[in-house]
Amino acid sequence: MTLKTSTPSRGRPRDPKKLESIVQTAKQLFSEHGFERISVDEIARQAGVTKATVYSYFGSKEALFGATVLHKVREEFALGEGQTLDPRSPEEGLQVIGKQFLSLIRRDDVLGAHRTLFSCAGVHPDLCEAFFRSAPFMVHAEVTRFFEACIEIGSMKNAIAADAADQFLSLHLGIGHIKAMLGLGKPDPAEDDRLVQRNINLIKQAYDLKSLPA
Amino acid sequence: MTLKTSTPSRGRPRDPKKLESIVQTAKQLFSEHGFERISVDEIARQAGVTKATVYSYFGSKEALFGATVLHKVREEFALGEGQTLDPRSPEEGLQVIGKQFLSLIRRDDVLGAHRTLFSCAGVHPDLCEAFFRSAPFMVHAEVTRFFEACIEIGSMKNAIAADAADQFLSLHLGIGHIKAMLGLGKPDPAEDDRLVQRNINLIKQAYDLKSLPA
DNA sequence: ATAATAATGTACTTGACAGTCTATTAAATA
DNA sequence: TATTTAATAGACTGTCAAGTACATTATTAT
Repeated sequence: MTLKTSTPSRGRPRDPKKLESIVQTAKQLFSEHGFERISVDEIARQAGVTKATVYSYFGSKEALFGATVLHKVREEFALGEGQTLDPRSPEEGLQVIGKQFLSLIRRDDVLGAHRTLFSCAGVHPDLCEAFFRSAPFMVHAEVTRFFEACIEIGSMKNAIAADAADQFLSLHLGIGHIKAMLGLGKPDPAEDDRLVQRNINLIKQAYDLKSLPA
Repeated sequence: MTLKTSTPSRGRPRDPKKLESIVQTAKQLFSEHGFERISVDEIARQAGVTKATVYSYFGSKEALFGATVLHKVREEFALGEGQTLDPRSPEEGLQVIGKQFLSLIRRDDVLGAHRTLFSCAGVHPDLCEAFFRSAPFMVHAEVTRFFEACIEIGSMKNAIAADAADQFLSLHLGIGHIKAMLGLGKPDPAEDDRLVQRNINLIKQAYDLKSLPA
């Protein structure tokens, strides 16, 4: 761990820009190439800093990895930023959620983060746990809350909110997402829109989604 | 590449057991730990062979990786082995497909293969392509054929077979699968059965699945 | 048997990379 | 301005792994 955050009164103070640069660079390179394929030298080089500086902030490559790969994931994976979803129009809500979720999981950095975290499954269980709680779980919880509201006011029927949320989200993780995770083919916005619509229709039929008057 | 398959008439012949041992060991270790975390020395050691022997079959670590990680995936990922699914009972068919698919994607070696392949997304595009065609794509195609048969005889309605297949399969790739990919939590057969049933119900309602008389 | 051929084993070379050491430089107080 | 404290730079070290070279051993054809 060994991250020195204290700013002592005497002596040369830390340059906050350097820390920021290290974190940003490391995050990007780890996500893009994975833990083992990136050297600390390379991170330092691209961050415009030397390795000693990196090691003065982070005591080891693992510590750097842990501290940076989870840096602000929660914010980056946030779905409904500012969006107020109206449970009286569940279909519209799902439009928003579906499109946002899909563009989220099509992003290169998000795909990279998943690849990188998956690849350290047995090796860094704590990191995987932290990632899970701050990314997939948060998104799921957010959608669950929306469905709870829908069920509450009766715009959705015969559903368990958490199950339906899992279903709606997972519907976007099929063949297309596997291709994306494997780095095959580029995202096709038109196809993705169709995907969202297809999945909304499924949920709509099964859970009897209805718009209610204001 | 440099895999010498020819068995010349003169000289010491290859020991087929050694090749088999190398391939098996490499496949297991690569799937379990990933490409970068496993050394050729380790593979050779566990295969009961020396590195020179490995290099006499495979010219490089990459060649070994490519040749072994895809070794018989098609067979291993096969879904309906011998099962004859009756499109007149679509719900039963989906029971079989869902359970088999779920136990497939819960297997450690299958999870490992996905992690390993995902992690070499940009690095070995050809491998990723080959994997995609022989595993996820094949499974999808298999389910698509079943749905086509259902649509044909009228036990399923308002569906595009390929879309519905993607939907049904992807429904099993939600939170639970992400946890598994991250190495968190152990598989829970009871929970998994519930998951399959939940997903069948969704498809059943949306596509009006009906059992037809024989 | 013996020569020919090729697989296997041992030891080596090379390079890369994690992590450290020491000197220098920048800032902040007195 | 002098002194102190710590950040930074660049060179250095030790380890580990990929790939190679050469010696040896096993097998087949003559």
